[in-house]
Amino acid sequence: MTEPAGRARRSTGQRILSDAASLFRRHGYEATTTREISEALGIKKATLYHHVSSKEDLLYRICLAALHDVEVNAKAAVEQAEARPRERIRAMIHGHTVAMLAEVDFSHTMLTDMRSLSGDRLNEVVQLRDSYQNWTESLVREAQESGDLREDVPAPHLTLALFNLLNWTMFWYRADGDLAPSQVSELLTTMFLDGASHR
Amino acid sequence: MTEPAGRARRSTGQRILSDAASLFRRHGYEATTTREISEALGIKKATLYHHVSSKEDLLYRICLAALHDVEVNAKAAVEQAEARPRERIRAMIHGHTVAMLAEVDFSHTMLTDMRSLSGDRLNEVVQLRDSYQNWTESLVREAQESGDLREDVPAPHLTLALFNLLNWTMFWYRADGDLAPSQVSELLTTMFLDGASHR
DNA sequence: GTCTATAAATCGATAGAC
DNA sequence: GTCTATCGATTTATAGAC
Repeated sequence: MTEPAGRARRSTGQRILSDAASLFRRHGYEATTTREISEALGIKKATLYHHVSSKEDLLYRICLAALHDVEVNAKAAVEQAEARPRERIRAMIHGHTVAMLAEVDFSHTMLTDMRSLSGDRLNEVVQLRDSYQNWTESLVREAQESGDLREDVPAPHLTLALFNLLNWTMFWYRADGDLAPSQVSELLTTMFLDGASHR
Repeated sequence: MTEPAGRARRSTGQRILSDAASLFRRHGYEATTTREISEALGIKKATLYHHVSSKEDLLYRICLAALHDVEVNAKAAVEQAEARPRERIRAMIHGHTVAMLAEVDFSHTMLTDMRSLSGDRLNEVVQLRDSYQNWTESLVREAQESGDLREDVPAPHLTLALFNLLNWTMFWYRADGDLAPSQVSELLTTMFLDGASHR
């Protein structure tokens, strides 16, 4: 361990992704230049190309990291949850939300700038996203079959509504706002399961 | 009337906005060039500048049109609805959703590329959006006071959840998909009011 | 791993004729 | 309203020294 006192220092590779994701979130992938990224890192533009092969490769890695983080966290939360399907849904929403909000720059970039990828990189990221959504849909279907969720709305539609609730949160969440991540998770869970009606 | 047989031909100004919005939706504002826009219109790049003062001006007008359409439609629907607050919420969701999906290119561009505006243009668009969201929040609060909506979640939070449901729909809606706009509206209304739990 | 220097292409926007 | 021609700035990316 050669890192300075106490906590591990993030590798250069990690810092490049974080700084780029921060810029991408603020100005968008297309509007951000490689010069801005390297300036934020305190290196010259040419040096950046020693670490990544292209600007698009940078976006690609950010998308992979964002999807990986959320998926791993959501699945771990579900594994640890009680067996009842309703509780597994709660755990999924909590794990997803907390992971997503812990890396807002990554998730925001993935959700809004994924379309700037092309070819194989785009295909891979889209497939990862779809497979995670399919896993979520199976969770929803399982909860319908157990009687925890309503069956008059098809599982794919319930799942679309769930991702509506989860994904748009990126656009208004503020780390310094009045809602902590677990409060956001609680809000989304309440709304997905019970809705806004008085009862 | 000098338009060709039957229906009115859209003005050049309208066609420029539609074609640009279509490209912006597909590739993003920043990634779309003025050359691509003029080619889609069948005119030369320089001619485009006879109709709009800049590329950003084009985005600005698209955002204004998108916000105007949805707001006018939602408010008209609420005016015509029954007096009961719960029915006014239903009407808002329906009017909003149908207008939004009728002009997907405009709404999608407004929601994702608004951040590329700057200065006064950005301020004006943000203010229009905020004032519409405030109007919606007052609708929610009214429904809480009448006992139609739950009061254990603050009105601003219920409103955030509502816009989560409304806004992310842009990203998966397909005009040729299995859900017609009014079915989407029905899904979102059910989810907002009643949630996914079995009862 | 970091630098200076530069290539090669493309961008938004304008000038000015018709 | 539409065109041809072009300007000036900026972009991603590479070459090659240290």
